[in-house]
Amino acid sequence: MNRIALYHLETLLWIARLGTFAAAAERLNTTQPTISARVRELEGQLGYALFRREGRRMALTVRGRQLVRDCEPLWAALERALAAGNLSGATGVVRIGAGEIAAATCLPGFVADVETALPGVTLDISIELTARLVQDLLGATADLVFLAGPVAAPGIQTAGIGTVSLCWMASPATAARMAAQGITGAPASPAPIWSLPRHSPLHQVMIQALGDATTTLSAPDIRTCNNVRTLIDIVAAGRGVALLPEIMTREAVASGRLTPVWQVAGRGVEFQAAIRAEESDPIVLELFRRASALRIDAPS
Amino acid sequence: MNRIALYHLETLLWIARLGTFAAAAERLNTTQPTISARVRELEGQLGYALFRREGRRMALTVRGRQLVRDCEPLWAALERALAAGNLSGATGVVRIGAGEIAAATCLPGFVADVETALPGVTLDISIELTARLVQDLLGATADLVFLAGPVAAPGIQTAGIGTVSLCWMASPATAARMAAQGITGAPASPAPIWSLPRHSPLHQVMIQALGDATTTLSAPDIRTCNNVRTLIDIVAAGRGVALLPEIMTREAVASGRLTPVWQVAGRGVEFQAAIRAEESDPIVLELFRRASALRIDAPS
DNA sequence: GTAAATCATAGATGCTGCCTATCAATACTC
DNA sequence: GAGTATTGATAGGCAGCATCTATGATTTAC
Repeated sequence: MNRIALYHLETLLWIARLGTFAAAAERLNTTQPTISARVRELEGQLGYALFRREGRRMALTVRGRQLVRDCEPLWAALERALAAGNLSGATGVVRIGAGEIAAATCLPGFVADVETALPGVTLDISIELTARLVQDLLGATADLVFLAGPVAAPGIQTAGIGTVSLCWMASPATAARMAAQGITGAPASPAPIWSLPRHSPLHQVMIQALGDATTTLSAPDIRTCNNVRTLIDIVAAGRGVALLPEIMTREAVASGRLTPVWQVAGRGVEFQAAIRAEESDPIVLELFRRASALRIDAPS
Repeated sequence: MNRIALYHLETLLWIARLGTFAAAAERLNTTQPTISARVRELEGQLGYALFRREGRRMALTVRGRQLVRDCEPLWAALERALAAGNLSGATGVVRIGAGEIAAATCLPGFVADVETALPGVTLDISIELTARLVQDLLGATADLVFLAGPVAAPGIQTAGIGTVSLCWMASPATAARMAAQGITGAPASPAPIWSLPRHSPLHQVMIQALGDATTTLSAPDIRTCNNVRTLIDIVAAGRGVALLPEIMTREAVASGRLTPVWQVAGRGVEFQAAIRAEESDPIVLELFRRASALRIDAPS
């Protein structure tokens, strides 16, 4: 049954429209015996008769008419789908990967840019941890990723798109308690530190910042969660402090759920767009070019 | 491009689902080189690349992924459409023809019967004059027709389904005027007669009825209209009298728009269902069987 | 009755799709 | 790091199929 070709259906539709095999043959630039043969093949594949002799012409059977009716819209849609790839304009499904912070900072602007400039391009967005993003990119599960921290894996081509500033955050209650205990430089017990998982670049930055300021403190109490939004909720609930991207906490700070407890000295975390080094698809390259032009620190 | 067969698309979809050519080959009960060849053919027909080497596997290109996404639902719909004809149940599009009176008397019950008993059957209904119905039936433009009057054309198989009683009708004002003039047997001027066109069986019956009762009258004034509903409206507006099927005027009589002026002597007009004599399609035959069982005079 | 129109059939031909048997490249494993 | 498994590509051979031209059979029209 799957040996039916598109021209079999096209033939059926044209016979139905024009009424005779000969007319369909002319329309399809072929001969009448070819049309007969195609109908015979189609009927053989389907296992039932499509036409019935009616005088000197052929009339559609009940099932044949049903098939014509069913196939008419499907045929048109299929023709369009198959022809879509030949359009000169950029068309396709591009899989975008992004870390959670990158998703919050880069994606809104990027998606808006792509939708206006390249309306034929459909984005499949997947939010993952940085380590997984690199894996997806190399494994061809993603075409373009936004990730945190300088990544220097072989076979990856990157472009910096700016930095996000980080800030130690806590709930107002926790901050007051820490101030009462005289902790002004860096957090310590009894306020535990919450962070992204240990393999995350943000975690490394946090350890770095911690080392700069707390050489004299004992090993800090670090707990992890792989989701920044959840991290914010935890800290806002007074369960500890966390080094959070400023851009994702603005709302919570404005509403009084969070308050900054200590400004970090460093320049924050660098974000970058990345594609495979050997990427050749013009659409992905164009999207990478546009992604590289993003500046996530500019609008602040 | 139309040389693409369904198995090409099926192959593409299974590769996309299973990830490798080899897995798709096993799923499709064929060999891996065959899958490679099919992909090559498909890409050749489409004119653009669907896959790109990625390590030792193949990854979909942006366009390829787009095609997979577009084809997935179309493929399923097409498979369903093609398989529909092989279902054991009756499925198909049957073209029904009917005269206007038959449409009013037979079709409601017939359609209800078919929709409950044969839900897979779709009816295409066309209302035409009797002469045209016979022509449609013989020309294979209709599969089953309901028509008035005993039709004895060669190549047609009929079954009587009852008679409709006829009645001379007029508006109450016209009826009163006729009564005042002492016309009790049959209508005459100044109330003109309205009728269906001259080739219609109902017109013949009307002439017959007229002849029975008005041998002494001069040639009556006969006007025609090819639409019974319009005929009713004309008569109700006081423009004349007409020999109308009782079943179609019940409502107008009940509402006082029409009133019977003289009961006709004959048994009315016989209606019948008809198919081509050499009809072989089991669905049409089944529908004819069901149509023959109708009794349009029974429910009265 | 003749002519035109419609579809079917037959034979020839070129192409296409499939299979078996290999090769090449890559990833995994000990 | 060597061996092995996996993945897809290639080559050769073969069968089948779609197409064409030429012709036949049947029906409709004039």
